Amino acid sequence: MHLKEELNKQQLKAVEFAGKHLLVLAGAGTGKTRTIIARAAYLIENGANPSKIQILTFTKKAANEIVERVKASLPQSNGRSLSGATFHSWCNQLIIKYPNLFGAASYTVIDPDDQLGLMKMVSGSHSDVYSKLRIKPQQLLDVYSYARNTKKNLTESIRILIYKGKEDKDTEYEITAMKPNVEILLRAYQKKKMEQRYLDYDDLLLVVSTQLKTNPEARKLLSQDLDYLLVDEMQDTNPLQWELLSPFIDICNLFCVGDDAQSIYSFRGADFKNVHQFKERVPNSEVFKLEKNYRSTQEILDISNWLLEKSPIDYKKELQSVRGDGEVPLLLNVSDEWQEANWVADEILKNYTDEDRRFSDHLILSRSQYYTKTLQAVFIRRKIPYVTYGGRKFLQAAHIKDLVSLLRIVNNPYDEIAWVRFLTFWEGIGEVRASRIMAVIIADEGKTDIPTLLQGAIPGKDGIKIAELYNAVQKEKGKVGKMVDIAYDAMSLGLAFRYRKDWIEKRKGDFPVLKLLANSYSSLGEFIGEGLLDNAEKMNGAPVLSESQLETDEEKDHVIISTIHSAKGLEADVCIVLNVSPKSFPSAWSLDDVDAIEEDRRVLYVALTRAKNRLIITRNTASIAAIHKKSIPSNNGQQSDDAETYFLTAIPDGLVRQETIGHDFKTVKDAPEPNKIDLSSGMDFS
DNA sequence: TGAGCTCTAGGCTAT
DNA sequence: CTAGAGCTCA
Repeated sequence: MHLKEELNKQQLKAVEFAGKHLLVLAGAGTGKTRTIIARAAYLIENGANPSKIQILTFTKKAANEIVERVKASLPQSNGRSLSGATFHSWCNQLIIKYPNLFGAASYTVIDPDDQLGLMKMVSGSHSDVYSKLRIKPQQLLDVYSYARNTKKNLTESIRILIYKGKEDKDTEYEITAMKPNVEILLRAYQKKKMEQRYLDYDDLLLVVSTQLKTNPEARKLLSQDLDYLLVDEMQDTNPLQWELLSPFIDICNLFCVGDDAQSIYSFRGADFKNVHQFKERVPNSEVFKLEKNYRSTQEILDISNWLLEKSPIDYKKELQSVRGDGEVPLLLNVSDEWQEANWVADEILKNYTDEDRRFSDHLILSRSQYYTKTLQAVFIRRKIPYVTYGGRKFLQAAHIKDLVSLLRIVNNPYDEIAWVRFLTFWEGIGEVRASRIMAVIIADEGKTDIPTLLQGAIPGKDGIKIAELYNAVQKEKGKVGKMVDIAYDAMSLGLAFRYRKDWIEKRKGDFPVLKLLANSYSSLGEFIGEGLLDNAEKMNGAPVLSESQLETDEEKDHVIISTIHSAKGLEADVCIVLNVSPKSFPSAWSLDDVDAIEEDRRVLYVALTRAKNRLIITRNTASIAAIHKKSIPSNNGQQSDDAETYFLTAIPDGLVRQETIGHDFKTVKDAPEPNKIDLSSGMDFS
C-alpha cells in the first residue's frame, strides 16, 4: 500500500492500531487527515466491509475529501460503499433509512431562518408573555439550542448566553423572573415544531441519540450496520454529540482524532472534555500522540508556539518543524481595508507572475465572512479568480427558497412555513390569504387531495395553474432533479420579475446549480434535509458545487478566501491572515470573558498554522495607535485593557518582520481621484 | 388586502 | 449591506 510509505512511525502505529478504541491527539500539521484516511484504507485492505465504516467530520467538504482520498488510494471499486458525512447529515440519513424506528421520515428539516420565522410566530401569538421579556426571538433560539447541545438547564443557559455567565444577586433575580416566561415560549415553539413535523438541526442529533439511548432495538439495528466509526475534529464535539457517540462504544470501534489547541466551537457548545477525558469515559481505549509537524517551516511554528505559550492554559504542546527553516512571517500594518485588499492583490499577482506560484497556492483567512467583502470587490476588479468558503448556505438564498418551498410542501403538507412562502409567491396572494388557504388544507387532514383543495381555495386561472403545478411535481416524487425542472419552468417568470433588480447578474445562474445539487440526491427528504446542510462554495460570487465538477485546470486555479472556522484542515503555500487587530483578536465580543479570549487565541492559532511557507498577518495601524494612547479612561472607570489582551502586543523581535504602508495612494492601484465639488453653490445668503 | 417605497438600526464564528 | 418597520396607494 503506497500510503504506508508516506507515514511516520507514530502515524503508522495509529493506523495499524489493533485495540478497541483509540484517540489520536494530533497537533496542527502533524498529518491528522492523512492518518484518518490511511486508517480507513487500512481497515478496508484488511477485510473490513467499507459499507460498515462511517467517517464523521464537521463539514461536508471535509467528509467528501476524506472519502475521495481513501478511494483513490485503493484498487478500483474497493471502497465504493465507504461513506463520510457530518454528524447532522448522518443522522438525517439514518432517520430516512429507518422511518419506523425514528418515526420522523416525512419530517422537514428547517434551517435557522425558518426557526427564526417560527419563533417569531410564537412570540407574536404569545405577545402577553413575549412583551414582558427584553429578549429577541433569535436569543430565545440561541438559549434553546445552547441548552440542548450542552445538556445544561434553562437557568444556566440563560445565564451564560444572556448574562455572560454572571452570578451576582441582580443577575440571579432577573433570571428567576424571566425564566418562566422563556419556558412558556420555548415550549410553545416546541409544540409548533411537532405539529408541523419540523426537525431543526439539533433535533436531527437528538432524535437519533434518544433512540439509541432508550431503545435496545435501535442499538441492535445500528450494530448490524456499523463496525467502525472514524471521527474527525473530536475537540469540537459537544455534549449532545458525545451522547450520540457514546452508545457506539459497545457497538463498534471508535477512532477519533483531534487537537485541544484547535477547539474553536465552544459558542456552539463544544467541550474539549470529550478529548481530555476520553480515556476515563471510554473503556478499552488508548490515546496516541502525533507531534511532528510536516506542514510549516520553523518560523511559522515559532510564532504559533509563542501565541499558545502566552495562554494561561497549558496545552503541553510545542510544534517542531520537520522541514526546517524558511521565511520570517510578515506583519503588515495597513491604514484601511482598501489598502489592505490592494496590497494583498499585488502580493498575489507578484507571486503568480514572478514566483511561479498558482492562485490556488494562496489562502486568505478572515475572522468573519463580512470582512472579506472589500477584498472580493478588489479581486473582481483586478481579475483574480477566487472561491469563498463559509457564509450563507446556497439553499438559504431567497430565490432558491421560493422554489424549494414547493418541494417542501410536497414532502410534508404540514409545513406551514413552506406553504406561506409558496402561496405568497403568486401575484395577488399575500400573507393573509395564504394563511386562510393553508388553514383549509391543514384542517382537511389529507382527506381530499391537495390540488383539488388548492383549486377550490384560489379562484380563477391561478387556482388551476397552481393546482396543476403541484400535481406535476408530486408525480415526479423521487426524481428530485425532475421536480426542480418542473418547478423552475412554472416559476421562472415570477422569479425573474420578483428579483428583477439582480436576476440576470446574480440569481438566474443559481438554478442550474440547484438542479445539479438536486440530482445528486436520491430522495426528496435527503435533498431538503442534507441540501440545507451543504456548504455552498462561491466562485467570484457565483455558486459552484464542488471542485470535481470543474473541467479545466485553469478553472481549478483560484485563490481561496475563507473564514477561519471554515478553514480547518486547509493548508496553503502562502497564507494571509486579515485584520489581526485589537478588538478583533480577541474580538470585542469576548472582552471580560477569559474563556472567550482563549477561544479567540485558538482561532488565531488555527489561522497561523495553515501556512506552509509564507505567513502574512495584516492589522490596522489606527487601531494599534488607539490602544497605545490609553489616555481616555472611560467615565464608568472601565479602564480599557485592550493593550493587555491584544494577542500581538509585545511580540518578541525576530519572530516577525514588520512593514507599514501609510496613506500613500500611489500604492493603491486604481484608486479614484476624488471629484472636486463646490458645496457653496446654489445658495443665496443675502 | 397586497405591493412597493423609504428610512433606520444593527452586523461574528456554524451544522 | 440587509432586514424589518412603517407608510402610501391601488
